[in-house]
Amino acid sequence: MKKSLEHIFDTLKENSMRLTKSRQAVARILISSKDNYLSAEEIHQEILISQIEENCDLVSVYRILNMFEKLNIVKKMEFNHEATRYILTSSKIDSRNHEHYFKCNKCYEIRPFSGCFVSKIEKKLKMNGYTNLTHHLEITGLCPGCSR
Amino acid sequence: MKKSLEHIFDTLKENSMRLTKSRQAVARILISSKDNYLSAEEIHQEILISQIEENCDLVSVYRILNMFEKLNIVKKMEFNHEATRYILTSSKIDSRNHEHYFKCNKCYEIRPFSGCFVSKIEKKLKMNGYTNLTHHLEITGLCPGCSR
DNA sequence: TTTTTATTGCAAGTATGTTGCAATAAAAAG
DNA sequence: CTTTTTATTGCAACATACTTGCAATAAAAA
Repeated sequence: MKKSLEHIFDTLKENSMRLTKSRQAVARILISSKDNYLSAEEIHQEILISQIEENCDLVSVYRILNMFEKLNIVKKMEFNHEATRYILTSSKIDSRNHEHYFKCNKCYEIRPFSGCFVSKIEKKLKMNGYTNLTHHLEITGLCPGCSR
Repeated sequence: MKKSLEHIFDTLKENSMRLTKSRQAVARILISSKDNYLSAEEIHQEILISQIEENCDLVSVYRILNMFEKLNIVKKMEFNHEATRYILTSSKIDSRNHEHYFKCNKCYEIRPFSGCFVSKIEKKLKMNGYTNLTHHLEITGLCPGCSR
């Protein structure tokens, strides 16, 4: 816990970014829900509720998260017609470079998949002259718990 | 061409919807670019440019498209952080129930894929208690033409 | 032709951000 | 430990992609 907080602070210093209260607050929230994908809005709310900082604007949260992404502190996860979610790159849940997720429509839990079955079709496309390929896959439904 | 226009008009009548100028205009544009996925904004612009109707509000285009979808006249295609696109269900390009698309980042052409390789992982998930599964896959990059 | 009511256009609202700029606070300099 | 510098923040406003409410209008029925 402390380790990753200090690690974020070090990363900021190394890149000559100031260690502001807002940045510390965002870092703390990310660490305290290390295993959840959080939206900027949720992080903002958490900061207000936990009273780490009583006045951290949502705009700042967005700016901080964009900066954290550039510094490879967090990873962005974009969903169809939904708020972008963020997770620490150091999180167990997203330590491998997952590209695919299952999201439960009831409990909203997000589970990354291991194993990329899309790479097969990408190989085919490459052989046919396609380049610079990236992909985004979302599977939604009800997880086993919510199916009952 | 005429056939599908009349078909749309018939569908409206069958569902006791009025055959308004705006609905006719949207239908005409959809037919005239039968092989393209169009956004509401693009359809709106096309109506203004082609002068089918000099005054058709974008709001009406949205309402008409939503209605057309309910009547199964068009199919919606949702993209990550982009405008939803629409295509006639009668279009050759989307006649099979495609769920996967390649979109070129340069020429913006959209090509649907045949063959659903995601169904394999969905089968696995179903065996593990997941239900009501749907998925969304987007592959982007450069098409062969734009790669050169 | 008149009446009815579905449809439209306009204004405003929602969600998820981004941008400009003056005020503030973090770090450097003295 | 002040003062100075400038990165960062907060606020307002803007952007995109829609949706909603409501009075005005136009399509179809009478």
